[in-house]
Amino acid sequence: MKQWVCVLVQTPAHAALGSVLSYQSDRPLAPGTLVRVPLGKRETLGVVWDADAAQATGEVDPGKIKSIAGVLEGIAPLNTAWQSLLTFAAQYYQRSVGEVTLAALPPQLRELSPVQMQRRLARSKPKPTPTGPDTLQGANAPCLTPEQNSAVEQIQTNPGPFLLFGATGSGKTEVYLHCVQTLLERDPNAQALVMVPEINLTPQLEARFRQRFAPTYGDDAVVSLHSGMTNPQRLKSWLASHTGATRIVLGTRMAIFASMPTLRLIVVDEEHDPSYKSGEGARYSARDLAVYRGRLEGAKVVLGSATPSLESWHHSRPGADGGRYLRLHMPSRVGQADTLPLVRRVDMNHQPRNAVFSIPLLEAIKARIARGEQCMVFLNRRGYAPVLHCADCGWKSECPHCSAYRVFHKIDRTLRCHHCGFTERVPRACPSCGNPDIAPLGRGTERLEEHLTELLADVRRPDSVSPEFPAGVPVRVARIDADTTRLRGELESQLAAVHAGDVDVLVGTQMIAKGHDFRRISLVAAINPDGALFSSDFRAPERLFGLLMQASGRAGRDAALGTSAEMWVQTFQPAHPLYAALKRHDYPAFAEQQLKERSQAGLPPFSAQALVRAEARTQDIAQGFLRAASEAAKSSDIAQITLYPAVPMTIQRIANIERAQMLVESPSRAALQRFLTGWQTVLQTTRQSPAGKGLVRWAIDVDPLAI
DNA sequence: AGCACGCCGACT
DNA sequence: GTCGGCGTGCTC
Repeated sequence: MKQWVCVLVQTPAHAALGSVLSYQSDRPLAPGTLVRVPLGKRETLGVVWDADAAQATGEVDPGKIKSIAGVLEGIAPLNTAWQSLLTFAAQYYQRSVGEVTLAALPPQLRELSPVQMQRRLARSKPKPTPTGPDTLQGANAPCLTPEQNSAVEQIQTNPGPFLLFGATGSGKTEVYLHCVQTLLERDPNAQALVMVPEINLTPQLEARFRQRFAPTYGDDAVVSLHSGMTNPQRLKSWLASHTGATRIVLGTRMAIFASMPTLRLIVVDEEHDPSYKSGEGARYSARDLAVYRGRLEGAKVVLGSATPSLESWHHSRPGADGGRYLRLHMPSRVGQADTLPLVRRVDMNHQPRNAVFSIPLLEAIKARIARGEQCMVFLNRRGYAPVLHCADCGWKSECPHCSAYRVFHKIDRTLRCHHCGFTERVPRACPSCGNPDIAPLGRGTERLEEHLTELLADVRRPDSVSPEFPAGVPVRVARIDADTTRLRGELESQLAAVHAGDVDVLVGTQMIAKGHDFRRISLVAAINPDGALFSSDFRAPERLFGLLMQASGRAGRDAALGTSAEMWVQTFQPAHPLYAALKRHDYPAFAEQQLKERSQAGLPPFSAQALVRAEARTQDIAQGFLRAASEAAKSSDIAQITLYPAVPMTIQRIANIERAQMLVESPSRAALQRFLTGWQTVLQTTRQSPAGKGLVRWAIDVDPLAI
């Protein structure tokens, strides 16, 4: 008996072909079943989908309907909660279900032939049975502080979602570990998902979870899932999670789509981190999807941060408008000095003009080194100098393919475009007028490292640091940024050098502000953070505050040094309220002030936004497409919708592609959703019309992080 | 997106 | 005479 089934396949969002196709099957197949289907001249992976949920795609010629090539035997169908999650994600982020669903599966599932798949499944099948919770040793799990205890209790007794608002060093991870542990003990099948923003942070998290849970639940109880893994590794983790063999999945944003049949707890650590928002394909927010998925599956959701996103903070404000999340506050640091670092603002107006390091900061750094302590210096700009400049004719190192300057990297004497990658050797003389005297303008981490090494040239290390590096050795300045950690493992080895005391001053970008525990660092300095105060991006202050708080948390994690830990901020705006709040470590005050401004300006979280981006050969084409789509939209229902004019993007041209964008705003998330859904077809028709001629691509970004 | 077919330049 | 450039068009 032949019957029709709906199958999702991977087709691009704007192709004429829908992503839900009809096939024949000689037996009924449950939605969620993985199948291989013929598509054109090739065979591809598909997922059987519920016909009603898949919003039938017009009539197809019945003669054209082919038969399913095969079912991926041995892999259980994805469950209905997973299907609902993907249906929602596709709908909310304005992409086809097929695209989102197939992208959520491990790539190797698409590539492997059924035979290879059988082999793989057979290999990963026999698993030592978990020894069970009775053998769990409490010794492994440290006692909780009263604050941690209270947080854990609240999480266990309330439905959530929770916003765990805990200072850096307050022991949020221990709370996560405890919640997971209790869950695994109470429910022999339950699974937990723990997400972190960056791949760099997964190894240390995995080590900690493995140490805690492997003795009781076996080595397979914990798996990781992130894009840094090889395809076979990813498939292995995915299968372990899908079959329920693993109890804990750790991962980056992509892990939100892991198939976890018995998911009961989702943790989103550093929930404010922008890495949770995907920048391509379906531009989903893993944090927001976590909240949705939690509700869908009846799993508890814990969002943790020392500086929550203003969205989450708002949702955790008790009262009529907020109150969607339960806020759990952990203000104290544990296992170390309970005091947070002293924040010192240096008024750069009173320093020598063009000084990079103010005199008091330099003295403070020298004093720390003399005491055998380490310092950390931040500058959010890599390379030697952001631009080269000819004083004679005014030439600057512009990228020929982008509307941006190429950055001078002294280490290999190159000019590099950080947007398109175009790299050239530094010219000997000005390419425009021949003047041999071209000079770097501004400074990046490379130059900072060089400058600091000079400034500290006559400082010697004390002999108390480590036996291998006796007294009298010159000060070691090291740099960690995207350039020094390009290769696999380099970040780890450089961090290890810092831990070993092999480094006195660490210079770097925000990369070193995140998560890493440096026990002997007692001074952290932000060299020039003012930029964000005057940025046109309304989220810039929020990000700056978070970054500086996080950075200050790197200082004084060792109890012995904690009492004297300092965070230095060099600024021309010492009285700025952001720095004043930072000095008091007062995130709540900062957040309230920001939310008040956002409320008055009608910005998120008090409105919902979406961005349509267009890329074309010329700016006119890109903007023309957006304007045409905007005009066409105005004939439909645009109550509660504000369509802003199309404008060039901040970096207008990248790799010779002109970019433009258009903001859509509404006080109502639902109204915005309705509008966008209806607008999809309009955009697609506009693409086919003369206004879409020459357009390279377009995309909708729902809840964009940068405008 | 793949992967075809399809019609015009430099090679064995 | 073929190999191969990427322009248009289709895939249940």
